[in-house]
Amino acid sequence: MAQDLKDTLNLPQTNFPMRGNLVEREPLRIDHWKKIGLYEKLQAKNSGGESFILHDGPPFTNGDLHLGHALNKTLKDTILRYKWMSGYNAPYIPGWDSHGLPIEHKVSRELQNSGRTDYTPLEVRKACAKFADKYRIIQSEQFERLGVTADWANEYWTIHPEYEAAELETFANFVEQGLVYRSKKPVYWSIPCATALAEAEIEYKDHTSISVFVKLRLSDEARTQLHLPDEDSSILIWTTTPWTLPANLAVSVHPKIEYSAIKTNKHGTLIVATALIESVVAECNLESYEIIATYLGAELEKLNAHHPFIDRPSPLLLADYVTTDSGTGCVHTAPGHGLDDYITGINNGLEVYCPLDDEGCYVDDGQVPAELVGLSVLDAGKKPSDANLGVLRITAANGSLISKKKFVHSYPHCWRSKTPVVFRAMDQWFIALDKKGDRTRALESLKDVNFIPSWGENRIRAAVENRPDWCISRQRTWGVPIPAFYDEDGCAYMDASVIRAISKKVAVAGTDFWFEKTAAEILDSIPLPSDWPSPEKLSCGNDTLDVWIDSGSSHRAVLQKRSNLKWPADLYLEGSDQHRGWFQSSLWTSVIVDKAAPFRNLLTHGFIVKEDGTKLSKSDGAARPLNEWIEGYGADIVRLWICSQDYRGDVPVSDKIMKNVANNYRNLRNTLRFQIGNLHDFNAATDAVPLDQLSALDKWALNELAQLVRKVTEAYDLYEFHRAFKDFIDPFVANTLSATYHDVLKDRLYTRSPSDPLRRSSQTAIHIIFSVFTRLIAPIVPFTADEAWSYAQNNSDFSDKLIALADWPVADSAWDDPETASDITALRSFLSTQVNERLEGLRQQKKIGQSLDAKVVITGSSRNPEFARLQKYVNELPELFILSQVTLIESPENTELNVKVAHADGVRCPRSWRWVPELVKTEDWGSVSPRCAEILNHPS
RNA sequence: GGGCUCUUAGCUCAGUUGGUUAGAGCAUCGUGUUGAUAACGCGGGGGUCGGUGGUUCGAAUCCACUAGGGCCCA
Repeated sequence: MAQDLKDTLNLPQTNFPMRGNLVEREPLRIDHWKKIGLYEKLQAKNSGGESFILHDGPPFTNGDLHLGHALNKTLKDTILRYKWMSGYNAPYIPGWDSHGLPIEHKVSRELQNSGRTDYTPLEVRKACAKFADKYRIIQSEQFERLGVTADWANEYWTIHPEYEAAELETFANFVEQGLVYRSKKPVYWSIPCATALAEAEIEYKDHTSISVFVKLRLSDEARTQLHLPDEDSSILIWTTTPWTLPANLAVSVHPKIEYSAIKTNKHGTLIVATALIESVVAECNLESYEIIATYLGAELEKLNAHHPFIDRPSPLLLADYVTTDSGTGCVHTAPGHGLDDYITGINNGLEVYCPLDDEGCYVDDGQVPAELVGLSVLDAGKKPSDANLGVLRITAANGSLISKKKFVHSYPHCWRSKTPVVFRAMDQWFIALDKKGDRTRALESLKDVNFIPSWGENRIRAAVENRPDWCISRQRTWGVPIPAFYDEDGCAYMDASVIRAISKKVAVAGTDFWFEKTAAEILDSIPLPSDWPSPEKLSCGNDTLDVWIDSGSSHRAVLQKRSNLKWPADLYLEGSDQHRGWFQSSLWTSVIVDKAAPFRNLLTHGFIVKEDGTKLSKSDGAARPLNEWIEGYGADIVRLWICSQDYRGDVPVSDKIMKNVANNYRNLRNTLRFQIGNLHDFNAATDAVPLDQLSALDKWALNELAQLVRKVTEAYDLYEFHRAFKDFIDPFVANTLSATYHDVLKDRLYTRSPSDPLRRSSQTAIHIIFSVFTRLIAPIVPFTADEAWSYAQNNSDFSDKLIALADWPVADSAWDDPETASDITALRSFLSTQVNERLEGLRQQKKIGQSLDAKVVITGSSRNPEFARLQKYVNELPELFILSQVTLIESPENTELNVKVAHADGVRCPRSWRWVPELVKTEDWGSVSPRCAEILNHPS
């Protein structure tokens, strides 16, 4: 019997699955979108709309995607989906960055492991290109699986010939402005391989060096200034690379460290850091000493010492990197042989001096002592190099060597030859940043940029202010060649018009041709400046451009070159590390050539970290590839996770966190399912109730919806997706709909006649809510929103009308009914604060089960506004409270409300489960409540 | 070591110009329902707002210092 009665109800009907099964079903939806041509349709639909250009920062194509990529591209895709629905003409061209050391290094190792070692640069480049292409394809597939919608067929790629050509055009502009110059800078140098190395090509191994203490005699002026009468007064330095002493140009001290002059009986007066006196005395066997003066490092600045064995001064300079961890606190400084030394040298106008040839032997430059010329600096196995021995001989002979010892420490070695590397200054290409006021202009241009979050401006500003001239040359093979030519004397030739002509050839042939042709062939039919030698006498340079020039040129190579795009971009969106990376390199290229910033808005996100807030390491489970996360949870869960986190800071991830998100998702999904199921017999065209005739509860729901639309839209406009979801969408689902609206509605929807005006009123509201709400979540969970959209149309998985092609919802002012809404909200609040707890008491006492088993009696005075409100809605209260009876008793003297709950009176209707005074007999269904009897007897 | 930044319940987030017992969702515990059912409802427990010291009648909110995390430099 009960079973039969259940069949008389209007229960929800839908094929929309309760469980998403996202892992299996999402790929089918991607195929469906492709078949329909979603991206193309979006472009066509919005072609007349306002333009919005999000310029994609190109990921590096050297491996599988991880969650960091997902964070970045999901934010972009979410923004674009919102913009597309809002009618913006927003082409999205994904980019790929492929030149550079990580790929070259990996490929070189693979080639080396294959046995052959004599690969030509061209062969290495071909292998790199193949490697890069493989991962470009893999990455684009993985991005698509995430739901990223883009113009995948027309991507930009830093190794495309036309891209390289545009990059060289940009470079030509630098040259034309006279910003490109040549200067020395120290790089890691492998002597056996005769090549420069990058940090990644360095292996650290223990190495036995000779450490020496060497004194540099102070000048007379210095002694006077320091009040040191002893003519044999020196500053004492310590180094583990004696061979760099011929290149010594200065001694660095820390401005805030205290130094002492100590009088010794063997070596005169020596200046060392006070904190290191004891260890120096022990290391150098000084036996006895006496401190005769102390100075702050800053007091030593610009005083002169003499080079220990070459006739030139070695000034005392200040440097912040000096420590008292070891040595003497006075640091031997050779700008040609160390990066710190180089910077100190540049800051103080010293020459970047490096008297070494490619074989690592001292050259005869008139300064290097004759007995050192030609000696190699490379240590042969455990034996010290000839250069080291030579320097020891000289310093021992002239008395400047105080002590020498074997010293074992971790030292950089060449990954290929396994030999110790040396730091050696080489000619490099630089871009002058201050020569034409570009730094000032760059800083000025940032004022026109909107930063999200706002502190992003400080970061990029600091990066721009502090960066030295841009060193743009790399001694690498896998990159865009620096279009420089050299004559037999090593003199460089570079010219803007020549570069432009070469760029035209590159546009056709790609930059490989630089590596397969001679200078004469490359320059064939290109007019040369009059002061150039004939092409036959020139050779091509081997350097390539810093890869930051590659990606930093993208706004010129892409935004300015493609007719459907615009410069500057409306938005750049990358991780916060790009303040010093792509944001900055793009800013410089743009400011130098185009005199303005290439972006109007700059949005940055943080990094993925573990749940405890510490960084992910490769061995952490959370660091697994993106695909494994998607295979475990589905793309929509991953996307929802991203959009529920405040990306401005670090973004924590763990399976616990992802499961938490999956729970929120289930609630969301079932709420959609409830709505779809209850609209199965609703035809808006014929069944809809005019908005002004909706029941109070439905008016309340629409009023809530209107607010939701406004708040969510505002949050999207600010790119605050986590607020859109956590502050508005999720509470709307959990509270407004699931716990309140839907729960109350069940009685109406299920037990009333299908065409009952109250039921139609609610269906009208649900219909609107569903239509609006699914669109609000579509940018965040595009798969689920589209799936629900489809089921609502045809009760099946796919439909031709994609939600992504729908318009962004706008709150209809007809939905606003603040008065009714505040009444309903107050009544529900009364229920939860005054009634529910009492009902729970009854339930614990086993007096009632579901709330329909109960009644509430409220005594109060109509002078009390709360009681008055209850009276106003007295007829709706049982439904609104989901109780069988609500009785209001007017009692003028009661200013406080008195609330009593008890089991409901009468008998339980087996159909509606409501308790009524008495049941009515029906012919086919037994006894039911009068309302149910009416429905059963007169089915509509 | 420097620049920027973050720190509110087990987890993810709100907390408006400083103002009553600091909120939400999820998780957890208890419970109801079995007509959203591998779903939904109701109730409970859970936070000295990283710490310390100030300003104030009053601070999660302002100031100083400090601890720990992150990115970028060195």
